[in-house]
Amino acid sequence: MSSPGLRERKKQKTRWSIQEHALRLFAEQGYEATTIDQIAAAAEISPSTFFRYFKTKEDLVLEDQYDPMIEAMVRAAPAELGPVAALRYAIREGYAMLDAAEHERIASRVALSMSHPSIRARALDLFFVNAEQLARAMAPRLGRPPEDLVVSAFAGAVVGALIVAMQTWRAEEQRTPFNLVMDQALAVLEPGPAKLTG
Amino acid sequence: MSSPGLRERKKQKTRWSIQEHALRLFAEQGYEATTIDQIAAAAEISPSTFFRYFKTKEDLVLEDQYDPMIEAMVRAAPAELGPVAALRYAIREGYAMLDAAEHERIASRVALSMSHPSIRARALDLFFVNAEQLARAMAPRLGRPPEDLVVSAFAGAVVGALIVAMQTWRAEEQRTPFNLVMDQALAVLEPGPAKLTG
Amino acid sequence: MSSPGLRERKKQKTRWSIQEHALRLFAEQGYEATTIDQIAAAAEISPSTFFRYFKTKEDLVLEDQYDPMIEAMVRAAPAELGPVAALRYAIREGYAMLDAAEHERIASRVALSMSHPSIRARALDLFFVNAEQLARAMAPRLGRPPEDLVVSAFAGAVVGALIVAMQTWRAEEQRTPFNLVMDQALAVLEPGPAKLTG
Amino acid sequence: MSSPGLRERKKQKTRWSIQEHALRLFAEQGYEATTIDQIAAAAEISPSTFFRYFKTKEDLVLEDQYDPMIEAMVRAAPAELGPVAALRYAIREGYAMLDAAEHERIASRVALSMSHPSIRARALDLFFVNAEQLARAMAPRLGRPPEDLVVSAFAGAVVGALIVAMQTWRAEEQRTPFNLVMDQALAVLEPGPAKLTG
DNA sequence: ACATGCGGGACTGCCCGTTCAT
DNA sequence: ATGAACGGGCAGTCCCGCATGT
Repeated sequence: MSSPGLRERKKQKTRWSIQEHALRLFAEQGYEATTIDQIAAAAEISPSTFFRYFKTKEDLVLEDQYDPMIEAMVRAAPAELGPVAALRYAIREGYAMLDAAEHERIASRVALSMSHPSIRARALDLFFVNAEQLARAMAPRLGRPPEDLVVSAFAGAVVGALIVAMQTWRAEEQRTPFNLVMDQALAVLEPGPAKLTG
Repeated sequence: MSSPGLRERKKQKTRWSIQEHALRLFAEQGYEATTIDQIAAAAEISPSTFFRYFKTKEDLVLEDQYDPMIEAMVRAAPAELGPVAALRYAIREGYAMLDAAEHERIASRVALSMSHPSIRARALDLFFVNAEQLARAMAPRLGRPPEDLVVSAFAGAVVGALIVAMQTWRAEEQRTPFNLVMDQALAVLEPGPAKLTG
Repeated sequence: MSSPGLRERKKQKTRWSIQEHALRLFAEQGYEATTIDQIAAAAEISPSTFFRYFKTKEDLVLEDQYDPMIEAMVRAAPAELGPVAALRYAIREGYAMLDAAEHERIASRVALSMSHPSIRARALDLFFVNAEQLARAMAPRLGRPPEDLVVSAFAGAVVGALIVAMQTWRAEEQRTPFNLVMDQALAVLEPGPAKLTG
Repeated sequence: MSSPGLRERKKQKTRWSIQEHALRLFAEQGYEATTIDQIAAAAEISPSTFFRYFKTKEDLVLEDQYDPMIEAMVRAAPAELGPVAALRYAIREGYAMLDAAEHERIASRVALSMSHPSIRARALDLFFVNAEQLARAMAPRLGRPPEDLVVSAFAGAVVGALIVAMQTWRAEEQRTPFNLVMDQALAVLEPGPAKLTG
């Protein structure tokens, strides 16, 4: 039950430092224009060390620690809520728990990840990997196993709607608050999946 | 209105040749293991000429001529059908118009595009670009403008469901016919979007 | 006086384990495609520990404990035999002392070490290092000091003939027994070196 | 039969320039200590362009244009000469055709290629690739097909003797002229291969 | 106009020296 | 004090855009 150990903490610090410098440089010069060598120089590590911490340049943007949190909150949502309502609840509550600085951070992360084709592509891929977890979290509320196509396809639909919401939000230059757009997009799916007999 | 001209036809032939050789090599050695130099050598062009025909290696797999067709058929579907039903109709009819060889070709293309992370990522990105067209095609049946979040988010949801369907189909090693899985996934969204007052 | 000690034995075991896993992985995925990290993972050691046991990846294949044995047997061969005959005798006798499993092991080792350019190169280098020992072992039968160019060049010639034999054997997909090919190649040099007056 | 074209000539010049700078840097700082980046900088090309001209760093040292020459001269040697005598003749004549500067160049090339383990290893490998051509050139004088083990093993023996000669020559710090040592080593093999009945 | 060559940047893998933990 | 982890450096490969020559 000891603390993570000195080594582990130092690693986390380095990781964090790389990411901070990278995001700053991306903001300053653009994503493409920033090379890994520059990031490494800024973070005072060797370029090859960079790849110990992030497998690709894109990963700098795509690390997301919130997904498991959301999943947990969906499960913890009031039992009488349907799958979509539960997810909306989870996002609302989760978002409220973070401070303004963190909201800012998320917003810029999302904006960046939607802006550049190569990052966007990987981001979408990641979302659909997470769709599986979402399916597992929603399955009980649909009374079906998570592998059932009704559940997984519906989870995919939810993810699809959210992606469009993020793209819309970005295209509108983030006029509306991020969480609101997400919520509205989810509202569209409130009718839930068809009650199939399969 | 004259025929496309000799030069244009030669270009199409080269393009086709590149793609054929590439897909064969992908099948033989895997996607990653196949280099553009190998493809170029097989197609008897110089490596740099490759990029005149395909901007990236991934595009070799992702060319899809069917999307505009689907869109047209959604518009042409019987007026009494809802948005999802119209799309299912379009896919069913479109699929029936193609011969078995072409079905085969599509299936292997889809399987390949889902199999490798880097292609998959770009494929997903493409799907969401197409989501916009789908939104336009479905908008009339929802009685709302295509930019309305209800329409675009729902189109995104449809695309999301289809993506999961394709992944499932691939994960199951294509036991079920491709079109059937797609149809089942769409059935899940038959309830349509919520009638929001926004 | 005492047995090698527990620590030493454990080291040998680890060494052996690494090599076994490595050769298996080489056979499964090819030499190039196998990374040291994979080998380390399979042998359940850390990648850096690998280098405590083998200085380079190539050494995994090139460890050969038989060379000193051969040298000793050349010296021990009947005095009336010429240098080449003595070596053939040594190889014949040495080979006969090993069981079939060991023959198998040697054969696959040799095949692997000839197959890949980078290993082959190092293997050849090693052979010529051993040529010096061979020269020392053959010198008495030539009535000249081992540093004499007649002796050393002839030893080099012997090694060269053996190398070609190994490559031929491998190219023929090991149809003929390994030791036979070696013996035939040596037979070619039975006339021995010219009796120079230098 | 037009002239090689500007492009081609420029390529040759670049290739030559890279090699010159590299050999100079090797002489100044040693082989290991010289990085490809330094060579590229000296030759005023980008590091990646380096690899268009030389696949590996070792190739900088190992390019040898003389081997085909030797082979031709072996074939052209007087018919009454045996295989070894013909080769000695070819080397003697070939060497005489080059000027002192070129002798110097060859000598330093050989010295360098024997000095460093990784280059030496690759050099030896190259020699045995060339052994096949030597076998073809010597075959007529042995009255046997080039694939015959007698021929190929003897060619290997010749190569082996030459390798030892080069190493000896280098170890003695090049006291004796290069071509003389080679000739002496070959003299050792004048008896030729055994007349086997196989 | 069109192919080719070159630059450059991402990324991988090998290997070594040093630092840290047990 | 032994052994693992870590950082760094370098060779090498591949993709791809831009300049250059044919």
